[in-house]
Amino acid sequence: MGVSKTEIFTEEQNRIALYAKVLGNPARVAILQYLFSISECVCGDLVDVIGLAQPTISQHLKELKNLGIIQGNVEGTSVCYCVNMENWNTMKTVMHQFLDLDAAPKKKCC
Amino acid sequence: MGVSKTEIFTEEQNRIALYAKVLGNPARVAILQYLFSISECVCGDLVDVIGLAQPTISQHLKELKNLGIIQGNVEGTSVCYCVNMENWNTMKTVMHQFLDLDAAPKKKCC
DNA sequence: TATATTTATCGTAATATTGCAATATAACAA
DNA sequence: TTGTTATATTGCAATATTACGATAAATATA
Repeated sequence: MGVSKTEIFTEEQNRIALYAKVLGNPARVAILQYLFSISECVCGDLVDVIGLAQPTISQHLKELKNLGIIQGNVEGTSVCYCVNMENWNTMKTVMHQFLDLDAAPKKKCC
Repeated sequence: MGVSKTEIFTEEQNRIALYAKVLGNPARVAILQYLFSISECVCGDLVDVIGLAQPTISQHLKELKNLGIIQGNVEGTSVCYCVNMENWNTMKTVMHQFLDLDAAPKKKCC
């Protein structure tokens, strides 16, 4: 199949999975880290920085944009990207909540 | 292609992406949440709880086991699963560090 | 031993993802 | 307008993922 049965899971479970999925690619991780590392927005040099072909970068940017965690502003012939901190923080909250789950009382068999 | 060019990224970037990828499926999220929610280990009822076929659950458990964040102990005819808290915490640290990235000084264009 | 129960593995179909070449589009510059 | 630059889109090949039926393997019980 290749497609997850989202309808049998809660909205929260699907949301966590969706966030995680988008972060589940090293190119997108690298893009995000780079966006965080610079004080200006990225206009153009992402292709040089990451080392993948331009269409590939463009595709990854699109996915990050679709999720809302980055945004792009047209600046002349180029587009400047940066992290959308509001949506990033929303994601952070959701993921933290999940990762911070703690084991119930005590386990017997492990 | 369908395969990520891991060789052009840092080990950290690949690690983050790998963790996120495994969390990027609602069934695996549901399995983990369930493992956290009960005080005993799961022996057998995961198939009923999640609502996917037994081979599918088994496959997801395998991926979680491969990543090291759960472990299974044979208990008679059944296998009992629980979260490996040590490895879970390692993952948590890595993911937190990434998610807690903060924007450098100030952005101009966003 | 024979049977039942539980989980893992194999094989396969449907779909998704990754990456890139070619091309299109958009905005500026001359 | 024409050319240049930067980014997006399209189309495709290779591979990965998801799900499940069939079956195997392992262990308990009669």
